[in-house]
Amino acid sequence: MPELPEVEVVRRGLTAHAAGRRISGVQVFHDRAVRRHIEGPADFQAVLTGHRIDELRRRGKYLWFALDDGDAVLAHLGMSGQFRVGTPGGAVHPHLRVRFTFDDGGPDLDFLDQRTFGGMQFVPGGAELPDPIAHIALDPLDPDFDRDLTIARLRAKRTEVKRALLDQTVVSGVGNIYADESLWRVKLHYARPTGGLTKAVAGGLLNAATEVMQDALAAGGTSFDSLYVNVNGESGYFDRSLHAYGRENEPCDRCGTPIRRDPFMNRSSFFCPVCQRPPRGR
DNA sequence: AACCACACCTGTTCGC
DNA sequence: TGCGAACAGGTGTGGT
Repeated sequence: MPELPEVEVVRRGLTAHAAGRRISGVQVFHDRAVRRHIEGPADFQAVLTGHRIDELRRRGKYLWFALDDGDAVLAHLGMSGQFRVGTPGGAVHPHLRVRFTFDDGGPDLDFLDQRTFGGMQFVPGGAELPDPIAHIALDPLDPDFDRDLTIARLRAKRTEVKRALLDQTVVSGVGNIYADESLWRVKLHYARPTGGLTKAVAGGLLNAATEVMQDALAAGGTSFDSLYVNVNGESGYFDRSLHAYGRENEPCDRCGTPIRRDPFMNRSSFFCPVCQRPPRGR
């Protein structure tokens, strides 16, 4: 699933293959891909045509095209979104949702999305920071990331630690995979109350999240299934480095105890029942 | 105000 | 063999 490292891989790919190019046409193949653009698919196509893509930016799991006149195209990959660079007028894949063509006659840019949780919207004046994501916290790889502020936010929450870690208004970019990996690294159970965390433990958790995402980025991202790929359709290989996520019944790399999977927030939490002891009362 | 459950999707895997 | 259920899960919304 695309979390921060995977989105950053895509951002870099788009920087190499889309930045500096002028859009000559936009085709929307599935309206749901632009559902956040309230003016509708036809307007989305019309308003983008003729603009040059200056820069690709990212905050957490969101990325956006900064356009030449200060506007932006804000994109989220959702569960299964992919940007792919391909031959002009190439085959229409069944999951193709949006296709951009450019006035240089070079490769088209395709947005594919099997599960249609992802999408794009045009944001006037959004080049610096699109309004719809102003509420999203800075991510740990942002040069302006404020570690002390984030520690304070974590400890101020009255909830379970994994819920706080997944809350994009506390810290952005962390999803289910890297949340489980971070918690495993610092030996914290997902249900530990945030209010009981010391500054040192909360800071250690943030360090772990930062490190695991940096490591994943260096490996080109995680491809747990074939849904996540870079702009050339290639998978990263960080899944070989996972210690908890997806490893139910496999031995913990620290103590050998079989990794457990618990239902959590309509998804799963993978953890070592010995290294990551549950809080009292569970 | 803060927190939480749920809807939104579809392709694949699992159990009966 | 075939079919329905379960599963994957990020985000916005509406309810408590």
